Amino acid sequence: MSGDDVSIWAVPERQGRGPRPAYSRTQITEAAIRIADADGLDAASMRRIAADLGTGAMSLYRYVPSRDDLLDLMTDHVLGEMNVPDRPSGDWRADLTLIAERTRAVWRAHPWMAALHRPRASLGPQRLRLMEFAFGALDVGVPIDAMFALLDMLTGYVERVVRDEIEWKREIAHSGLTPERWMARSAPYVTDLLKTGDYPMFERIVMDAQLPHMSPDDQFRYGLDRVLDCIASALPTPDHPTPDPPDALPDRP
Amino acid sequence: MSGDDVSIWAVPERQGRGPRPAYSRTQITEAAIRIADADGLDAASMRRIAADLGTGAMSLYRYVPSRDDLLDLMTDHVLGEMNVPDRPSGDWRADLTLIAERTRAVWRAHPWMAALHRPRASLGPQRLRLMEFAFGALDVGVPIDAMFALLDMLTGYVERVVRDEIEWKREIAHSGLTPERWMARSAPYVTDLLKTGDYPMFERIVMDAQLPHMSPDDQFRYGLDRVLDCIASALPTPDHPTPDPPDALPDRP
DNA sequence: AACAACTGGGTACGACGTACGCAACTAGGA
DNA sequence: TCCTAGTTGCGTACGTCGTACCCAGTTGTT
Repeated sequence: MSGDDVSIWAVPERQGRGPRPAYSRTQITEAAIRIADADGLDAASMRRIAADLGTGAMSLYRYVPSRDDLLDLMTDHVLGEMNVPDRPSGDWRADLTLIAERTRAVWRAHPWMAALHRPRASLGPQRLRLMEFAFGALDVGVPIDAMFALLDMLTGYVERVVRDEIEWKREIAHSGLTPERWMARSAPYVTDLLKTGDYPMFERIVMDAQLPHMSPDDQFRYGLDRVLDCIASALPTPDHPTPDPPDALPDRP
Repeated sequence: MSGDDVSIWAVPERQGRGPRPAYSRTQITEAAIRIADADGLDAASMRRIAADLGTGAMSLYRYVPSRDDLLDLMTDHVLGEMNVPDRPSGDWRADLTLIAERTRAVWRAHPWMAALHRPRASLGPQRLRLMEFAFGALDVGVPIDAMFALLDMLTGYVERVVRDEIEWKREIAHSGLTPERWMARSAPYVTDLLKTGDYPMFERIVMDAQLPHMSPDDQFRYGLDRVLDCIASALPTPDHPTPDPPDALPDRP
């Protein structure tokens, strides 16, 4: 954010005096995304983006207050690729599955999303659209406060798992080894750990767990289904209403 | 990771030839944490850490292969502050609550943890200890593969919520405003959004939700209890076993 | 025609991580 | 005991980054 303004979304793109601008926020955003996709987030520097557009670094600051704001623009732009429907379908489970899988797809297509420490959920248009869909999907008798918890749980799960998936892939790529060679490389350390006998659960994970041997798709789906089962159990039934939060002071700015 | 080695944990601190080392990994790690706590992660640069120890930047590289490895060391060191018990208590709900709340406490004490999207959960000693405790706590008849999903759900929830909490605090601090003034500053944008009428769920959040008006502690606890309720519903009962994942190829390196 | 508001973009500053090199030091093998 | 190989602390240097500041040129409004 630019300091004196709340967020990039409150700063209009242009007024209408001087020369016609040669570029646009969208154009710059798309260039930045292209670079980040290809060479990583760090590669999307102001100089590099400008160079790709055929201009100088400082020109970009006529369009965007800072690089951080540009990252906000990139994030929201990419959320648009989720192509979330206008309204929930009425089947909450299908809708949440859609959110989870499209989030994963978008993060996999733009791995830098995982590296982007996403601070304040900046309220860009696409983020808002997504929020509407998500909360709307859960609008089946759940109190609004419980929706927060359930959606934080769902997106927390998704983001964590996908982040791990992506970072592992990055690790492999960075090492230049095949996954098998990489595994072999780290095997001595793991067996040393196991030999100490101090880590019985870790041992069971290494020996018994089937999940790590499944395809990433199947891993994701299996876990997601467990999460959705959990959410199902939290939906209100006549005899089991979801508990309301304790009353809060009704102060509103 | 230093490139030719798997991770910092596989690289021993020293061999025993030349002059006696003047510092140690722990010493450097603690200095870095001190700086990051006080002035943020970016402030913990190699130069600054070295200066605080009274030496030159390049000296640090005799102890740590790269700054990224130092970040791994910092993370694991700080996890030690969670003071996780040696073994689960037998009350899974109490144990998971403990993990959630101590994680939150540690992240709040070291806000840079939230900005650290650590690639690959690097298997440091404290991380391993925590894993043992967490998986051990859930070892009440749940298949090991389901534990992954449930724990990813829990830690995903915790990390997401605490990250938001911390980043909002940072935002406020960075703006130099009181939370009230900050709210007032962003009010026009929000009311503009509401006036469009395109965001009915967002409107309900702004108008009806009580959670945002509760103390951060209460917000966290309310959501955490919802998550734990969910986990409770996933625990096996005689008539409702947790589904195993589909079989995977039994290949093991 | 004059002016104010804007434009693209060059230069410069103070950071950053870290490759490289070197003198000083210390341990194991002779 | 002395050599020498390995390691120490650390200064210098390189290429990168975000962006503050400046200025000449362009344009809508008066």
